[in-house]
Amino acid sequence: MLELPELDHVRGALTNRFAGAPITGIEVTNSKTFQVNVDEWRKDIVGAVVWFIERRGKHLLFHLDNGKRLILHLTQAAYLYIGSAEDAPDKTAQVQIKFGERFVYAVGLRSESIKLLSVREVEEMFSELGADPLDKKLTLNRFIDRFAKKRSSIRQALLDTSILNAIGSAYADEILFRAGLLPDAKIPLLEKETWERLYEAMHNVLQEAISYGGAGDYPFAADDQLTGGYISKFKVYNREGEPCPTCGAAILKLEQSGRKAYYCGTCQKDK
DNA sequence: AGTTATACCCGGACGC
DNA sequence: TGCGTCCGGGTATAAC
Repeated sequence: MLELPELDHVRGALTNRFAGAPITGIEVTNSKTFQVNVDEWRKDIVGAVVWFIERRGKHLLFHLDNGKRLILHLTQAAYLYIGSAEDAPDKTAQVQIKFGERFVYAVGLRSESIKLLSVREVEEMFSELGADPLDKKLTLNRFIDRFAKKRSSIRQALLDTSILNAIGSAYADEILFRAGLLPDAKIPLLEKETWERLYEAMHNVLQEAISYGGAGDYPFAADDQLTGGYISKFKVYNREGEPCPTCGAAILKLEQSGRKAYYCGTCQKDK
């Protein structure tokens, strides 16, 4: 499971280790599937220095000093691992970025999830995508505006990547619980005060999760003790039948357009 | 025409 | 170990 906090967590680890370091090599397994010409890429990548690593939605962007951006889109069961040739993950890594003796392994990538773009192409790509939930430019009013024309349930909209990026099932459930809002609450019925609660809950939950190292399933390196620290902090996600930490009522599960939503039927209201 | 709902894709996980 | 099956985020397509 990778959502915003997990990606922010690994982004920080990557920046700490590799900011200012030159890339010495890159390998892409099964490059036909990924429709990537690795030999062409090497001209731009090998020898380039990584300034820093940025997260935008569920994408990680390696900023290179030659103006190129190496982009990994991490979804589903994907994860990154920092190790050596001997200390590699068990699973097939579709991408290996080499920094001397240390490699960044990307496991579980889907096709179309590796890109090497210019700055201009990056801006075009992200102009189509939703706002980053923790972007400082996403003020309360702009947050509300993004939902203005929607008539769906609030949970579906939270998962809509054209509205917000990088929130998945787990954090959608946790944010709605924190806000005291039911997953099937209808957007047109929500009032300003509810939006304020939701906006604040989104920031609090995501930032708290980042501070606990996220809820990722795999450590990003052999000495990583932090990753997954937030799994035990989930209050409703994946906890059907367990008591609500606030009121003690059993956590419920709802099927919503084929997606599972976990919530407390007592603490969460429809507006 | 714009939104919402459904179908399908495809790595990984799991069971046999 | 390998195959079939399920899962679920993302995306394309259908329905409204």
